[in-house]
Amino acid sequence: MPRQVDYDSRRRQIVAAAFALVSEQGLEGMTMRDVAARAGVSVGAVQRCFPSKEEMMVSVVEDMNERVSARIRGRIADSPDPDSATTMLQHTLAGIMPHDEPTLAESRAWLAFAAHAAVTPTLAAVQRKQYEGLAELITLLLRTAQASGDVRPDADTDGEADALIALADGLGMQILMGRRTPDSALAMLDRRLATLRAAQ
Amino acid sequence: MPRQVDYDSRRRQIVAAAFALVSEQGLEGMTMRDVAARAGVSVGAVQRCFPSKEEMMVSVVEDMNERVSARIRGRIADSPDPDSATTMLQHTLAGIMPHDEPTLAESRAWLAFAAHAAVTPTLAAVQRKQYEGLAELITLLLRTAQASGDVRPDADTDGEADALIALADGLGMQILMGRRTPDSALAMLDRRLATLRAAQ
DNA sequence: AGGGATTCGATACGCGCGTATCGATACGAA
DNA sequence: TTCGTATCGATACGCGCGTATCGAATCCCT
Repeated sequence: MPRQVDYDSRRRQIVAAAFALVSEQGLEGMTMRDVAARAGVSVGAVQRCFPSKEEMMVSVVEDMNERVSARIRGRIADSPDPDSATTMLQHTLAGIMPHDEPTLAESRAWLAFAAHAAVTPTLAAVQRKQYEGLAELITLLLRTAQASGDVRPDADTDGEADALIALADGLGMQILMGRRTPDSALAMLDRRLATLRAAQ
Repeated sequence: MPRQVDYDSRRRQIVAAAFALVSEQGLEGMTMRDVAARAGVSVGAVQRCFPSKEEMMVSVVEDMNERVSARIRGRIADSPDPDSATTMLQHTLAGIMPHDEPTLAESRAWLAFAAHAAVTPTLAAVQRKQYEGLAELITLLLRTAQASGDVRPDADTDGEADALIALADGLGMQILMGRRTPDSALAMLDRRLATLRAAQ
C-alpha cells in the first residue's frame, strides 16, 4: 500500500463529493459510504481525513463560502468598472443568488445546511460567522458608495446591508422553488438597489 | 379495546407532536417512535392515522399554514383599522415573521420543511401552493391599496408581492440565526412598506 | 348469549447509518 | 535482506429507523 498520499487533494475530492451529494439529495443523502464512493476512495480514507461527519460538514460549508467569495471577486474583476462601490455591491448581491445549475446546486446545499444549523450549534456558529463577513462587506460598500455620493446619505448602512442580504436570500429561495426566474429576481434586486441611489 | 376513537382529534394530537419535534430538533428528530411517544399514543395508532411518514409531513406542513393564516386573520381583526388594505398588508407580512417563541418554532420547522422540499417533489408541491396563496393575497392587498391611493400607482403589484415575501422570509432567517431582533426586522419591513406608499 | 369481524398496541424485521476494528501491505532503517 | 512500523481499505458492530405483522381485546348483530 502507498505509504504516502496527497491529503490536501484527497480532502478536496471528498469535500467536492459531499457537496454534490448534499446539493442533489439534501443532507440525508450525504452518507459516509456514498461520499466515499463518489470521491472514489474507501470509507476508511474519508474517516482518516475527517474524524467525524460533523467536521466534514463544516469543511463543506467553509468550502462553499470560499467558492462564493471567489465567484464574487471574479465578477467584480471582470466588471467594466471594477472599482466602483456600487458595481461591487451589485455583483456581491447578485453573486449570492442562484442563476445557473452550479449556483442552484449551491443554494440547495446552503438551504440544507441552514436548516441543519438551526438545531446544531456548531454549524450555526460557522454559518453565522460567514454571514457576519458578508454583512460587513456590504456595509463597507454602502458606506463607500455613500461617501462618493452614489447612495443616499441618510441610509442606515448596517440595516440596509442586512435588508439587502435578506432580500437576496429570500429571492434565492423563490428561485429554488421555481416561483421566480433568476432574471426577474435579479431585476427586483436591482430595482431595490436603485432606490438606495436616488434621493428619496 | 375501544372499537371507536376520535380520529380527528388523534390526528391533531399527532400533528402537534410532530410539529413540536421538528421545531426542536429538525426533521431528523421527527421519528415515528418519538412522535407517538410525544402524542401519548402507540406507534400503531400513528400508522393507522398516517399510512406513511410522508403523508404525516404533508399534514404537518398544511397545519402550520393554517395556523399562520389564522394568526394573520386574528391580527387583522384586532387591528384598530381592520378594513384598511395597508393595515392588512402590514399584519400579513408581520404575521409570517417570527417574533416570539411559538412563531420562532414555526420558522424553524418551516425552514426544515423548505430544505426537505428542495429534494422531495411531493412536499415541494404543497409548499409551493401555499406560497402561491400568500402571493395572491398580498398582490390583492397591494392592488386594493393602490386603488384607494395608499400605494404608488406605478408599483408592479405582482413583483412587489414576491419581493415583500422574499424580504420577510430572509429577515425571518436572520432572526432565526440570531443576527437580528424581531423588532429591528419588523422596523425594516415597515420601512420597506413605507417606500411603497409615498410617491417616489 | 355468543360468534365473527374489526381495531387495538406491542413487537419483529430488514436495512442503512456512523463509527470502530484489524489484518494486509509497503516502506525505511539496521 | 529483513524486520518493525506506519498506513492502507475491507469489514464488523451496535443502533435506530420506517414499516409489517399479529395475538389480544372489543363491539355489533343474530
